[in-house]
Amino acid sequence: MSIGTKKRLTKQERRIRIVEAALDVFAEKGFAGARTQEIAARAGISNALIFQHFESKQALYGAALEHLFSAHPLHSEFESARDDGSDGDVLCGFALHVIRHTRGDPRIARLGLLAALEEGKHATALTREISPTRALPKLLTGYFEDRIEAGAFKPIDARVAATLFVGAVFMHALERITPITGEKLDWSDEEAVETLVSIFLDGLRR
Amino acid sequence: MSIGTKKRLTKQERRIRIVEAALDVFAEKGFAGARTQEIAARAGISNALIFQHFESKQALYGAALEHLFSAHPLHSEFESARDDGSDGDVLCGFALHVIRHTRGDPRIARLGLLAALEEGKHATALTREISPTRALPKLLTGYFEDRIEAGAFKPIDARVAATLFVGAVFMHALERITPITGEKLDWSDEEAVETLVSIFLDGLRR
DNA sequence: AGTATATTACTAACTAGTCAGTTATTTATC
DNA sequence: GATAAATAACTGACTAGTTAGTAATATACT
Repeated sequence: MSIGTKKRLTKQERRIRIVEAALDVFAEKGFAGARTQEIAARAGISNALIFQHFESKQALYGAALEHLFSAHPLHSEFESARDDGSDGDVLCGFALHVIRHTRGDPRIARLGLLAALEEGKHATALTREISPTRALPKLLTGYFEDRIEAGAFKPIDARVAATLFVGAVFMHALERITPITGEKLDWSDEEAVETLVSIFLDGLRR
Repeated sequence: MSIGTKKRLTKQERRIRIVEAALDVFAEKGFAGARTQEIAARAGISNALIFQHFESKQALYGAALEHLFSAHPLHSEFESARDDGSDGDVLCGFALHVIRHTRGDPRIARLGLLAALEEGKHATALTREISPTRALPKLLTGYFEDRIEAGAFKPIDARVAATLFVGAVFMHALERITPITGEKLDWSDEEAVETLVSIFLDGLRR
């Protein structure tokens, strides 16, 4: 291939690259703040090409959300961990997994939140459908219900407790990737999880 | 006042009305999504008048944030409640106050989050400085430290515990004003708080 | 009359989306 | 295996519509 030649990708390949560039920009700036020019620049292509692959900026946004959320099976590891190990192990494992997952790809939490907050009736329905944050409390609820039935936990409302636990974990993870309060959080993920689980376990046991 | 006449406000009055309209729009759409035209329309004035009161959209945004956050002394009630009442009363009161505060004016939480998430280097520094979410964990930390020193709570890290408690409460409140996960949350604020405090108290007591 | 408040009319810069045309890659033909 | 024809990826230049911000002008109030 000589000097002036440019690599041409197949439709699929290019589509994915565009979606991935879009993901970065949307996660940083939100839908309204994102510019298709910047997406194009990051994908190393012209602005026009975007619209040969997607009908509109909105459609690209939808594709980006779908791509991000569908590519992240968050629960698999929890499913296996819940069978063996103490309550403490299970809860710690769960919390740490969520935190690491969030830190591993901050775009998930950022885009999820931004999509929910930006009231432009965009893909909110989609987000709600796919968002991994939706599945999380459900998983824990099942576990809590089992432990309550087994007599290990006191009979509180499992759904409520699970949602609160996830809420605390999620806020911690969020603060790590995007400072909300501006406080430095000068403790580690492990310390936070240990404290939370210690409180919840002693608080849940009968 | 005859039919064709229009009310003229003083500089201060008009300024406040503009800021308040801006607050609504910014809280709904974020900085990038907000249009000065819409702000003007909601304030019942022309677009141009905005720029006789504020140098730029950015300046208006700053003024709106400042106005919102400075007008909300979140802690006053907690300060008094912490002296009398059981631990349960104090924590329940604190949590319910935060939730009601958030539900009472959803713009606070929405703007705070949006400002933090929109990475356009806007008033993030300002937000961090003023944001009431910053003060919340501090208040609780002091309380926890006292109770630990008094021997009532086991010796966990008070800052971590307080931040986690606030995180759980905040996520609950946030879900109430703007559905993040899309789940219906078919339990009341009181049920949630009761469950959380029950867990935390039994988990914290030695 | 004089001044501060407000509006109408305007502009420069930007932005999503279009289109005509260019270049790389594949496919058919010899 | 070389060449031409067909297809598909890609781009530069453009447009119609916005958008923040300005300048000139009008109108209410004292």
